[in-house]
Amino acid sequence: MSGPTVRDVAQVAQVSLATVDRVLNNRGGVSAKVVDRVKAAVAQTGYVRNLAAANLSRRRIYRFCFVVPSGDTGFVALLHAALAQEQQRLMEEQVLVQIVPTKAFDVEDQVAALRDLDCDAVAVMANEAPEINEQIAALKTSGIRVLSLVADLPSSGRDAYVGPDNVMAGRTAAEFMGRFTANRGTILMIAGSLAARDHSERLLGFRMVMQERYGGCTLLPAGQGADDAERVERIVLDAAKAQPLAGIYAIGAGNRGLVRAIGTLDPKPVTIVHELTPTSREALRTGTFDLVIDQDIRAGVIAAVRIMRDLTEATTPPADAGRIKLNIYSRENIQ
Amino acid sequence: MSGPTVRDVAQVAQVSLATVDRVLNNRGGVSAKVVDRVKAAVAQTGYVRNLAAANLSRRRIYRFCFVVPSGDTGFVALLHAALAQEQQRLMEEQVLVQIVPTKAFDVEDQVAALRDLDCDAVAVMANEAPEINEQIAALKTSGIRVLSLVADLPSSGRDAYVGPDNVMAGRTAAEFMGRFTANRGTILMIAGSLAARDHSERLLGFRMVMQERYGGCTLLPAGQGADDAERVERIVLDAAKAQPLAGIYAIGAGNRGLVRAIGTLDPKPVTIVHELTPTSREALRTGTFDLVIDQDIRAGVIAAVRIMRDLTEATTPPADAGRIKLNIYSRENIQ
DNA sequence: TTGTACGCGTTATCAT
DNA sequence: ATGATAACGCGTACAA
Repeated sequence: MSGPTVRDVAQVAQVSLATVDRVLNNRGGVSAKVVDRVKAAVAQTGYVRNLAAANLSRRRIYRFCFVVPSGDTGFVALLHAALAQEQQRLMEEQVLVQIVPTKAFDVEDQVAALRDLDCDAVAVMANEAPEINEQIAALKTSGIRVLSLVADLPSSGRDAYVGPDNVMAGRTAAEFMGRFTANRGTILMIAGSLAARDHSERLLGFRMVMQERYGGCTLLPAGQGADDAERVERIVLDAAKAQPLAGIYAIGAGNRGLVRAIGTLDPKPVTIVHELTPTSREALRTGTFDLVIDQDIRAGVIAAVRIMRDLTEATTPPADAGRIKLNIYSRENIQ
Repeated sequence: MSGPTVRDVAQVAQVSLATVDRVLNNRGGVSAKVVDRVKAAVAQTGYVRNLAAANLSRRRIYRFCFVVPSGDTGFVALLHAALAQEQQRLMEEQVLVQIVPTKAFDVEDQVAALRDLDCDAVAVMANEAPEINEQIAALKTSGIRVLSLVADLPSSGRDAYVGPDNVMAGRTAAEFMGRFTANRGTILMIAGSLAARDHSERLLGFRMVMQERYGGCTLLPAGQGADDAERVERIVLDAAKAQPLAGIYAIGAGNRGLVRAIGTLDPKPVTIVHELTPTSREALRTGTFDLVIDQDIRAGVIAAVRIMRDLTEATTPPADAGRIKLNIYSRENIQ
């Protein structure tokens, strides 16, 4: 009833369990002739290794860290929630995840967090800075696998990146901005910080498509809101004073300030933002925001853990395993 | 190094392993006093059950069936591909899935497929018909758990539904249709069959939002394309002869015919379709289609298996476990 | 009501 | 180079 086991393979190949194990996990020390015999037996019996038994036997515990900005609102709050939600399931699968909160935008703090890390692999969401890159290189030297989360750190030598294609995110925002504004009027773009790779990439993609296909719109220079509600609000109000705004593309956080500012504008600009948080969800519902481009951070966490497991097992993860889909939400498909 | 085990709990609680097991899986037959002692011990030691060991020990093999329409194009092809792709991973987790192909729209064939089923649970994608409902009831009587896939069968008494909210899907399509057409012009809607619940629900949702907010558009009576490319093409061409089309909402399959028809139209109508297939993907890229509303069928398959496992284990699955997200694709975020 | 002992399929440690 | 055998943590007959 149950599938074939190593015992069946051993019997067919006329060898012992230990030899089958050596071939299966290619540990070497087996004559070529026997290797072939075992492989043939595997094929013949249709053996597939039982992961549960394997994990049980070697009783390995995976220790993973998530080094992510602290914060109790917006996207990072969702990230922390997703992490918490996965904890239970992960514990049962013998993976221990430790969350190391850092100060957002504080490179020094982030480097410090990365310094004394004791684990098999780490997922890090951080700024793009030379110090960070150095520290990641040091981690890798000490045998810890590293992946970048949400914002890539391509020149750090990280083993993988888990997150969306942020250029694509920006391009998508532009496509809808062009259509919703009927290719007319002035557009305000607000990033958090252009030093954050995800933000600069989104801006890049947005500009590309607006130039390619929606030349009827005028782009203002990009504002930098530092992911801060007050600053975002100020930027919008200042820009709206100079000319009417047909559209706003908010690249980073600080959406509560955006909502406040838009409440004072007439006519209301077409507004496209990122990340489906309680704030943006409510703003969609009331019509303050027109579109939300979301990265499913829960899927991201799951993918990250899976990749970290693969990396520590030295099995190369699937090429697109880290690509998180971009979900587009309008007022009608919020869930 | 490894976490606490049942032995630790047993030792702390001063009972045997069997008693701990009885409490953990509440099988009854344990005095209240001892139950408390064990629970306290669990809390004290921080015990979490090792899933691998549990699955290994009880060596249960789950046998699930997918009764789905056959087909080598469009959405059902994606479904079959998703199923095939999951097979490997599922085998390792001790679940055997058997795919039972049926003739699309052929109720008699679908009933026959459901008749002689030997498994723990079945996921069925079928038409809404009394015979189907009866057969599902019979399955349930014989102890097989049943869930409806993609299109719900609410009056069948199925244990669960895995699929998107199709009313929401239709509403979403309308929201974008209204915006993309700037709330002007004539809209053609094409369903496959109004007897298919998913199609009628989408139509309902679409009509609701168009009436609520986009009254500037005129809706033609819904055509029925039977998910057939030729018929879909004919419907579009006939409608376009009578008046220029500002928009087309294609609810079901047959998108290759839609592409052909649109190629002859000038100006090109705003076109919104369902399911990201090779055809619709290409049409998005070339600008023939403007929006694709997709249900992630791979996520659906994964969710279905998980729910079937829960159902056969008699552990009630999470309330929203079967809700598949609707993903919106424009030419810029195809992946 | 409670406890004992064995088996699940794989890995790892010995010994040969 | 190969084999025998004892864990790993949990579930479950069976015994008491």
